[in-house]
Amino acid sequence: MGFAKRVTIQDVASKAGVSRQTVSRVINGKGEVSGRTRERVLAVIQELGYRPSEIARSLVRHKTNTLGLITADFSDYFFTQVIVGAEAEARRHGYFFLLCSTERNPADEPEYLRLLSERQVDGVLFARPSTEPDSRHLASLIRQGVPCVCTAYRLPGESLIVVDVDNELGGRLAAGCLLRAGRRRIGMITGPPHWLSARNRWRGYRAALEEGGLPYDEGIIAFGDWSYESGYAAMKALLEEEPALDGLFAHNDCMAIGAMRALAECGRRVPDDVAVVGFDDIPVAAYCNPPLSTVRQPMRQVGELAARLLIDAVEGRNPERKEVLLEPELIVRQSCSG
Amino acid sequence: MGFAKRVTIQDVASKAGVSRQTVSRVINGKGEVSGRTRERVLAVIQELGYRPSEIARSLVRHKTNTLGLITADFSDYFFTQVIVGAEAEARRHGYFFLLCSTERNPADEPEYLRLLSERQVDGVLFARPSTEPDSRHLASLIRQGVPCVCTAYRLPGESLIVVDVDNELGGRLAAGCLLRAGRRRIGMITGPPHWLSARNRWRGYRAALEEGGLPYDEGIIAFGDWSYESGYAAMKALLEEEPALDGLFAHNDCMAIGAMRALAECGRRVPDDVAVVGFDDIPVAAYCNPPLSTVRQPMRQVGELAARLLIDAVEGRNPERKEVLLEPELIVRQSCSG
DNA sequence: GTGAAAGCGCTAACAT
DNA sequence: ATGTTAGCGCTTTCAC
Repeated sequence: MGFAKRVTIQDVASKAGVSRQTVSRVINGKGEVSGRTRERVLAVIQELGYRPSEIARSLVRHKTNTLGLITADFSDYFFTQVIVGAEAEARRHGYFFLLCSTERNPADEPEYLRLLSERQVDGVLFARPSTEPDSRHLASLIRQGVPCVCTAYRLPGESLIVVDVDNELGGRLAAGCLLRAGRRRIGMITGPPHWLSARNRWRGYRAALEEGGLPYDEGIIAFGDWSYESGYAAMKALLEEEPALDGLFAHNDCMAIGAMRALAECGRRVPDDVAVVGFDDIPVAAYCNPPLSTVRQPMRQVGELAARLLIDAVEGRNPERKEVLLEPELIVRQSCSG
Repeated sequence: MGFAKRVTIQDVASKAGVSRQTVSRVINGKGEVSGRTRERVLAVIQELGYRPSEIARSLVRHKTNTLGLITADFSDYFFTQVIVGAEAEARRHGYFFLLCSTERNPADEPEYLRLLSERQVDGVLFARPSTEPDSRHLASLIRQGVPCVCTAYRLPGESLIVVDVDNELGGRLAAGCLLRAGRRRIGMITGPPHWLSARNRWRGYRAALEEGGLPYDEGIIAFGDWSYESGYAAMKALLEEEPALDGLFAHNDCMAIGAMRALAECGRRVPDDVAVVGFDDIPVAAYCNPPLSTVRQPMRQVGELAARLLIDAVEGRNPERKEVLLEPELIVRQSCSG
């Protein structure tokens, strides 16, 4: 970018009649510089429009102020918002993210990590699901001493910094809402069970049901893959299995909306016949027909906190906690007013 | 990242008993190297796990293989998909994107551009709306010789590479669908008129109406800001203004969905009383109640093409065209089956 | 075919 | 308070 006739620190030094170091000191505010020299140098910098080269700095400082951002699915509201929060936080601390989108192909990840290593990123933020069957490359990264932070993930045995939402509590909140609405046959559409978040929401649901005196029945649990389509299909299957269903907890809003579509097609009214609660509070949730009750996750906060913990680790400040769980919140709308 | 005990080209050279240059030649495939030396060097590289430092390379080559990505709103499906496409294409060519999210605050952009300049990015992709009142910094960037590509944008007078969708055609498609469904009072909810895309969709709508023999009536046009909320409010206003409305074109799916919510609340059936067509084909469109007819934009392709043109410019290949328009496609669903 | 010298733009360590 | 020396890790002349 403007490399051709780029102004260097030497140009500034010459024009100001000082050495490069003095200019460097002025720029970095380190070491003593007399008021007058500083003024003069600053004036020349201004005049020449000098901007220090981050590349040269990175080389000599062994620090790039750049972080890797591994993402998988930009259509997932949760991770998208995490990214927004993380980017904002990183920027406040003078860091940039290098974007790496594995886009549903986890096999790309090791190669990305290699490229990030060549670029000497200071740390890596994983804003993607935890489905990685082969996480050796991540473990190896951590052992190399590269700071890593994950969201919605756990790595058994490794000391990985994790920021996540309390999904078990979220499951409880959802099921509780349906119970308070007087529902007695509460089905569930789960996310894929190899997702930790799905397993934890499931646990919360089960606990709430049992505390509410309802039997836990795996016959009214169906599996989805987070998509609208899968929620639609799962709902159709559930209705066939158990026509008396009067409540539904879907592990995300997309599946809940797909399920409501299926309910509409089968002539079931929401919430009169079947009350529905989702998870995420995506923007469209408030504008569904009927508006969707759901469990809101503080996604931006997850991103901000993840970035801060990562930067802390990069800068050598040991985080007080290795694992942080943020609290979700129940949002009551028409689809289940319990 | 592993800076501490990083293996350098010198380490490889020493261990292989050659000079650094020879190693460099092997890595870059430039210059003649004897078969045996090459083998030996390669073996040592493998053994030591050597990876060249991109930082050092960038410094000496005056090229970072890094691009800036200016984004504004991650909740906007259009731009999100553009980013996904652009990232995939960049990666194929060995480039990374540095993420810059101005997040609805365009005032941050000049500062971002300054930081990107310090990091000597090879070019900048603007994946954000065109609402910038002060585009001097962009113009100055272009004059500095930094390759720039925009999506959904025009910069009057500047020779900026632009990739976009044919929005006028999109407006025609939407209005045409409503006309074929036999609608005679077709209202519109537009995006903000300072968006070029909104103005062009508007033109397409107007042209289609006039060709269809319908009067063009600004009394049945309302303004939104792309959000669900604004579509909802605009629809309520339109119904008050013109209860006989029997068709609606909303400039994006979010506003269309907001409008359908308003219609439901006012006891209007979709499509029987009012047929609705949106724009974008966001994933939820197929799962609305009723499923939403809409105009699909090839967003990923926009991103891929934008990245390719940017990289072409960075590498000195002059693009054949400065402006590319991709074609949108009508998707017919229940909300308007014309 | 290979090596030596020079330098990218900057900062750190030691001078003065 | 300021300058000098020595690199960071790599590629690019230009020798041989």
